[in-house]
Amino acid sequence: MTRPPALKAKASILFAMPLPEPFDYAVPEGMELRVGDHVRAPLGPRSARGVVWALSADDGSRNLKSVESVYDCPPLSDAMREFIDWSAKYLVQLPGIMLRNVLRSEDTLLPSPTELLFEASGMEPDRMTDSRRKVLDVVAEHGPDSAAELARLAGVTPGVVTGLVKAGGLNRIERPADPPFDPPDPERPGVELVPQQADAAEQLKRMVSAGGFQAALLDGVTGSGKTEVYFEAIAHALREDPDAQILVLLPEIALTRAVTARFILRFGAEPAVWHSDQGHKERRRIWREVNENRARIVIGARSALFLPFQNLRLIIVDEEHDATYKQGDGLHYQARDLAVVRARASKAAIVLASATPSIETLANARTGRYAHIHLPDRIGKAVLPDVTTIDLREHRPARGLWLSDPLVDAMAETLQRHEQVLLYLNRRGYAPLVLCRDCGHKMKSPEVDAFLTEHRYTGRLICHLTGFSMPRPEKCPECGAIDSLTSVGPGVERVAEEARARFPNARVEILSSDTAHSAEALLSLIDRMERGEIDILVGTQIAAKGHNFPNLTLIGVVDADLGLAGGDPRAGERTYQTLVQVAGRAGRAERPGRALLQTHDPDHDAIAALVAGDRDRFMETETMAREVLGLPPFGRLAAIIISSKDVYQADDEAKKWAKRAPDAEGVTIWGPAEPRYGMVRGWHRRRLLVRGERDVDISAYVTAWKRRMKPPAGVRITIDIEPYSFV
DNA sequence: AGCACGCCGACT
DNA sequence: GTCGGCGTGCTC
Repeated sequence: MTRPPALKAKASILFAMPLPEPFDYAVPEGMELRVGDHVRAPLGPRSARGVVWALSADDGSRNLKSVESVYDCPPLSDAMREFIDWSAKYLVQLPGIMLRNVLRSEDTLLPSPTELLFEASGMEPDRMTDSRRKVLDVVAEHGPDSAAELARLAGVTPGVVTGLVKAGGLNRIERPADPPFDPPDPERPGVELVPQQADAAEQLKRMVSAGGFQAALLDGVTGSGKTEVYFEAIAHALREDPDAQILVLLPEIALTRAVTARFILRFGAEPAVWHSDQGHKERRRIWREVNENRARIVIGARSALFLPFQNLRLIIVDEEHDATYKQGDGLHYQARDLAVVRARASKAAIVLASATPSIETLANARTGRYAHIHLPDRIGKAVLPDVTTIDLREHRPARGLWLSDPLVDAMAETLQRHEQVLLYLNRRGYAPLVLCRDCGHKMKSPEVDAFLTEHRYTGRLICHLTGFSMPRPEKCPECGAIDSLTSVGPGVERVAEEARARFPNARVEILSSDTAHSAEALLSLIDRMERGEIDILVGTQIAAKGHNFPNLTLIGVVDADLGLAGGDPRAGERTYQTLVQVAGRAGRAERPGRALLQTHDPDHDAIAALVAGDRDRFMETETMAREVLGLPPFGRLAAIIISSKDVYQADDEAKKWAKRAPDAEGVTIWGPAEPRYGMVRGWHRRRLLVRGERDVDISAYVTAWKRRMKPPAGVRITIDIEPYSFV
């Protein structure tokens, strides 16, 4: 009697590599596999880590290799796999590439390693020696630590430490090297909410309670207390489901400090803080704790989107309009948009918060896809600053100077009252351009066609794109003329120099990514500003966000026209958002602030709307402009970047792509064109833009197009769905 | 992504 | 003769 062969199982495994599809493997007898499990499987001559994407019956038609082993950890959730599949399609990337962003390093899956510490037992050892005394003193002062560390501090050998255990003076304690995060306590009292905040919080709570995918725009001016409001939504989500996980996305690492501190006050526990500067060990800890559903709350930069949450219930995207949510190198994605995708896949709620929401988000609120929650008033006595323009055509500063007389007068008055001034200019360094007076040669970066920025503080010329830097040359590298190089245009260093010259007694500091090169340095500058140890702060973009300077009453925007020029459709929006942010820094406490905008074009919509305090009018005109051009959100865009080390090959290939573009209703192809940085690190770039009507699936179109093409060796293709800058 | 295979140039 | 450069192609 023959028995039918046991039904064998087959597992489709997705590897974190650019392979075209999941690969099939036989499941060995006795191995229990679930969809989503982390496994190892043989791949060619080696073995690789992957995730079970599907399970089915093995019909035996192919001779499959077998799954090697299963990791002892929770599987990737259905929602996570759906998110990966969906976003891969949307971004025109292989799913394995998306998975690679999720998995990161190998050791995240292994159980947390333990470390051995030694603590005082409180008892005298059998026999006391000098060395033993030293170790016990160190433990008493320094607390428990490893044998090696205690021995180092005491200046003895580790043998003394272990000897003390036998002698009874020390106890061994074993604990995980990656300690779990303390659970947050939603019941701790929060700050008292004013009625409008309470009302907004109530709406968010209802949204969280309703369950399923829900989205809301939390629309509130700077200082209206958005953070407290979304904290209540977080508390509510935790009350409804103690196992709930919550993700708070912030645009900049610099902001995580401030939010983390307020978070600890509200919830009595440290959240997991995820960003790329975090050390390897801490990232491993967070990844594992999130995967095991032990970390409740993660505050992070855009890449936190790819953490393996098991029970994500709520996502907050703070400062949702911020351009840094758009990742520009490697994998191109807009974290705010993917956050919505992730929330949808997880059937979770998402809150987009901003004082100056993006046009895309406002459009979604208008059509009712997102709830629109307003927080119109500022908390306390502070009011929005009084905004006025200074027409630079009338009040032109002398040659080589950048501060107009009315601005200098206002600064003098402010300083006299012992109040603080912020001069805002979104340009790092001393001068954005250095050229030769004799031959007109402009100093350019060798690998990119971008100008070099002069940094006088370091005496170097720096390329902000590639990081290339060189000492400022004595003579023109083109014509050899000596002392002919001049610095053109202002950067923060130069404006600070001018401020020091005009107000020799004032304490002037610069706040840019150069002076705030680390989180510590940034924090110390902000502290000193808060304590009133700085009179005039000259800052870039970095100064525009999330700080609270109660004694700051005057903002001078050195060049309000920056960003308005050129063909970038988002320029107006971006300038407006920045100006509102900067203006919002002033007079948050009892003192009303004012903002002075130096501009050549006081009648420009963005400037006029800011002066009038009329955001809706401004957004209306910007939205109409986008609609006329059929740009997002009224149409779809994708960029295809074709690059090669060989200019002619890049040109040829770009023309080939243009010629072979599939015909489709409602799709227009623009280009090939040379993008703004036509050459980066020796790669020549050409760009094609695809514009589709709103109902066109532009990802599917680009995928089909890509399938037709077979780029030759030496050509790189990059696809950017909804590109940000395409001037 | 890795890794092997393979087809050319310059070395003990 | 062989060592090794990296271009090409495959991995269930």
